[in-house]
Amino acid sequence: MATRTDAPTRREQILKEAARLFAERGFHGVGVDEIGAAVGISGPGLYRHFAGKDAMLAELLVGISGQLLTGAKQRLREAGGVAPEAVLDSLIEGHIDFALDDRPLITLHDRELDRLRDTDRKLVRQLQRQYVELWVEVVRGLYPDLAEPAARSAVHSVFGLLNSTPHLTRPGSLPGRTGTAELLHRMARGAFAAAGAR
Amino acid sequence: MATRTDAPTRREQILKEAARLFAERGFHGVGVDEIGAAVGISGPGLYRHFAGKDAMLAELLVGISGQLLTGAKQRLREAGGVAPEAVLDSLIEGHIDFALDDRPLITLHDRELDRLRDTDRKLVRQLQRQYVELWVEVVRGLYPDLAEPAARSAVHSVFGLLNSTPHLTRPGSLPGRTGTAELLHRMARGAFAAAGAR
DNA sequence: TCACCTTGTTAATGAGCGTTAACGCATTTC
DNA sequence: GAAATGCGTTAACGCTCATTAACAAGGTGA
Repeated sequence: MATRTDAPTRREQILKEAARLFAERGFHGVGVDEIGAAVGISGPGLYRHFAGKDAMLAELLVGISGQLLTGAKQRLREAGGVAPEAVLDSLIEGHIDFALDDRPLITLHDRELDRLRDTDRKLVRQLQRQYVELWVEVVRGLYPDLAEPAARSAVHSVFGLLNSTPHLTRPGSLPGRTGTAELLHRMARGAFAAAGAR
Repeated sequence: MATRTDAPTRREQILKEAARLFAERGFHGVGVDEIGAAVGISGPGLYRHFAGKDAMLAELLVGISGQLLTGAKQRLREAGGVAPEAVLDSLIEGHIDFALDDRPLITLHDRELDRLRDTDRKLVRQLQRQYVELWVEVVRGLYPDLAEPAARSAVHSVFGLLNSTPHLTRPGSLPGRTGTAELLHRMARGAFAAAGAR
């Protein structure tokens, strides 16, 4: 994992702030002037970096889905001959890291998909589907008694569980980041185990 | 539970369609003309029944939170001296019924809260908080080793799991309603058990 | 029969907002 | 040093959309 040390480019600043604002108030709920103000320039200045408001949302959503899928594939590759349980643990860990580190993106992920142009929406859906299928295969390997539709439902439900982090955020009332991550991890495993039990 | 047999009033029709549309395209994404068209009258006609678009959303969200809380209290009352596990099962069952039967409302529940006027939002949040606290107490009674912040996080996460039903909807690819309900129930119990394990 | 309330309608208003136009000014490039 | 390019600015346009105004018609009760 190469850690970036150079300053974020203007495009990146914009995307980050747009993600935050979209997550807070919804795509239609925030105006371009606000996004501009959040990075210190004013409304129409954004059009030097993006074709329009839609384009920002599209880039965000495609980026999220792609990152999730790429990360998961990477983890599967690294876990060559490892025990199936360790593979599932790795997937869960990756998803939790993402949910905790990029909360706004996780929120957007399943909330604003319908605001995309047809072509972008199809792309995002395809990436999401691949990500789900990847989990389904691992889960079914671990719990062979689980029929495929049930496994898919279980995976979606665990995503719901892991993506709940935005709700339990607030100020630091929790056991801290690592504690939260560990709790979520245990619960996800418990949920899968219960789903896969005869 | 008294089952209604009389025709729905106009107000109820409007609320139902508004809920569906808001859930599909977001509060800002649907216009009053659309809502009106969905019940056979046209845009401004809605103002004979509601003070404005905001009022519809407010009534929906307050209604949801109130129903959830009332139903949960009812279930706790009915389960007087029953085993704690049965109480939790009852809460889970109630939540699942709601999530499966009123999918659009569940979606709105945690998605459009910020679009409310201050006073309404505070009311909804208070109802939600009471509902959560009610679960937290039951869960802690069953898993005494679970600290309160962790229990609250666990409850929120299980809500995320149970509220994932909109995602796994699609056409009938699933094991059917009762199968889905049973799967969700098992997973919720498994998640709590894993959270409460030493 | 006559007021009146309910529940609609269409037309007008006015605000908000995404986008484009026209322009300015560093900085880079030849 | 001049031209081009990158990155801003403010002003104007045009469209959408919630809300209000003005009006109509059916039913109900005195």
